[in-house]
Amino acid sequence: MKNNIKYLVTAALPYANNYVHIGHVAGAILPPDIYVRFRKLKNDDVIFICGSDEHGTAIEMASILEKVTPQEIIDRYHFSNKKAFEDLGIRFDIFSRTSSEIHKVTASEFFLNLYNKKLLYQKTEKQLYSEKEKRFLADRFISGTCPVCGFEEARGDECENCGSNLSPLELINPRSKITGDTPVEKETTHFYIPLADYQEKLSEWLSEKKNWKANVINYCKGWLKSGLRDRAVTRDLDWGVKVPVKGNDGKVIYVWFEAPIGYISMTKEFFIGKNEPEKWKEYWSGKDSRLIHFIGKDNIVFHSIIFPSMLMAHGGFNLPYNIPANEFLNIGGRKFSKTRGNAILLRDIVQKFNPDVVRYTIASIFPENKDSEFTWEDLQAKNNNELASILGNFVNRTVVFAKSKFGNVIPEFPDSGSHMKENGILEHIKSKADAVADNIENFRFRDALSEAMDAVRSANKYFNDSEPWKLIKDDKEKCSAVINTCLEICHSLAILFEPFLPFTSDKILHILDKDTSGLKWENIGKRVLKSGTALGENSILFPQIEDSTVKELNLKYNIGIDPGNSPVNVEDTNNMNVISIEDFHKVKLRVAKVLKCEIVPGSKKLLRLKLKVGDTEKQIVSGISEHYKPEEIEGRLIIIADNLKPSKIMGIDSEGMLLAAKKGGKLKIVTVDGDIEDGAEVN
RNA sequence: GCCGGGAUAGCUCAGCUGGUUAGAGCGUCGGAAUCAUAAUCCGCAGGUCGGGGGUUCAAGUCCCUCUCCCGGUACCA
Repeated sequence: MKNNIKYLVTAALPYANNYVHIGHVAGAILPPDIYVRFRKLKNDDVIFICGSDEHGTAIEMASILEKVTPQEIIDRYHFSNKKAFEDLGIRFDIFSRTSSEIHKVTASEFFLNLYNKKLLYQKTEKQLYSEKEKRFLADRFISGTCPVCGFEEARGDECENCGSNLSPLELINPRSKITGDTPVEKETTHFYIPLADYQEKLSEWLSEKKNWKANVINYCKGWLKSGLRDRAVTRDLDWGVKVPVKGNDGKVIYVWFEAPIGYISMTKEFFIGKNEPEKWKEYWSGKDSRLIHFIGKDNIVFHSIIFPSMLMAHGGFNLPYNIPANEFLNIGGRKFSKTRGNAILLRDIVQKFNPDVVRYTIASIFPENKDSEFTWEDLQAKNNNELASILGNFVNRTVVFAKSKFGNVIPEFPDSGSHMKENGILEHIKSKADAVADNIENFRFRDALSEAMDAVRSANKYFNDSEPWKLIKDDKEKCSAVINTCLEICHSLAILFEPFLPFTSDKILHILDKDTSGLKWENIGKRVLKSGTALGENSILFPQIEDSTVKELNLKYNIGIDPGNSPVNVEDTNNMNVISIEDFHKVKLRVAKVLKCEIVPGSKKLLRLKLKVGDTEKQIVSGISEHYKPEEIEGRLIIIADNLKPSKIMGIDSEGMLLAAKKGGKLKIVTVDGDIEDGAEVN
């Protein structure tokens, strides 16, 4: 049933200084894709907007550190992320970027609108300025000695040693992180938006939002309660949208102000591409239009407080209808972290697995109410026990049956006879679809998915209870009705699962030799197939995922290594924690002689080493076979951590760890300078 | 320090304004079936709902307190 509402759905703009990981996907990308796909199946008027957020200090910093242009940085991540989203089946109507011309114009106009209405004011402040680089230094470009604890590598915004929040001006001996020179204090003038002016209107507006998620409302209340502070909307930086007011050279619009305007400019761009350059206004200003922002919880303030304030200040735009923010997806009990090497990048995971398996796994653990936990074991279990066993198997057993017993065509559904059960199961699938729809409309995607899976369970039950393998022997007509119905169910499932598993949905249609003309939500539970149609080639929808794959991935992503037991917990290679000599002595390093070395069969990079350490022999498993052949290591002296807690890697005991130096894909094992007896202590 | 959120079966999580024997999926175990990727279906078992105290006829659900985890934010400088 089509309604008159226009849905303008946005996904949080990924920042183009990194590859997106599955945490982003779980928080802000996949939920809207499911939502939008569902709306489209219902023939609702919906558009799905996203793109890269490409300005700001972090990108400029990255470009300086890598000695490339900012353009190279953003191109790298923009195109890679775009491709990764496509591979996952995320179907944006547009995935653009904030470096586009239309965005710069739109953001400038927005800024000028506020400026001309005198809704911004200017204020002069002291900031640190590097005379050598001829630029003001952003907080994160500065390090210095912490005035609180004396830590010498404190950052401009906070001290990682004592946790104090700092302003760069407080640092003792501040220096530029780029050149190392000492900056000076210099005055600079910036535009500010007085957010407090919008506090009352915001409170009023938010108090009407009865159906928003509690976590979002709570968050907003907290901010409003403590009072909104004015925020600078410009800053001294090269990389960004220039401030469109004379006398502001070297200043750009602050990225927090400019980026959300990207939603607007990208909508414009989308309709320009469709030759309807004015139509974007219907979505942003129309009476029956609903703006829905899908974001992660880190973005709640911007979307529920700051951007709405901006929209109020500007006027003429709808405020967000809903902001179904998700919490965070963790891995191994910890947050995704680049430095720990445990971030699972979208580009990697879609290469390794069927994207629908990734979609299913993530959707089933969406952090809708609280942070949730991703494990590879989970992905394997969801694939093997749910997708393969329940869904894949239902389709397969039905199709294989039709092929072998009905000559590879869709058998007839006879007019005669009673078909209570046959019609009943289709009605039941339909009622499940209603439950799925209700859940999706209310942003309860996990529940929606589990309802959909329930529909397949009942389909399997129908198959079992009908016992077609018996009917084929003594009541072929009834059997025909059953298998026909099961194939119809397959078609219904293709629709029902399309929002979650679009690739699988497609495959099922192929197997049924059906085009997408019937792919409408209203067709769920209806009989739409033509009997006599030859079935397409059947394929296994979800091949099993082996244990060895899971172990390999756990190793690769450093999962399962107990952080509490490691004596030295290195948080960040740039900023190493200081440890005592006692801490160091906890690690017993010894020289070991490699007696025998062999590749661990089935592994990607594991070697099994038999070692002689003084009087004892031990075995370790090490992930270095991409760098060393077994014969290169045999007979050599290496250094091992001797008293490491033993562990099993791919079922093989490992009683230590060899030392190796690693940088940028290169790896060299640590050895000794000359000959010495194995077992010798290293310190 | 202060504010907010979290701690529920082996695992991942639901439990709205307090109300009959605390739920689901997966896993485990038992049974049925054999068309199907040994895939299905049915059933049993599993929790003193982080600890302690309180309010109430009744608390996972409200109040107090403690422990641990995660966010946000202030000051001392």
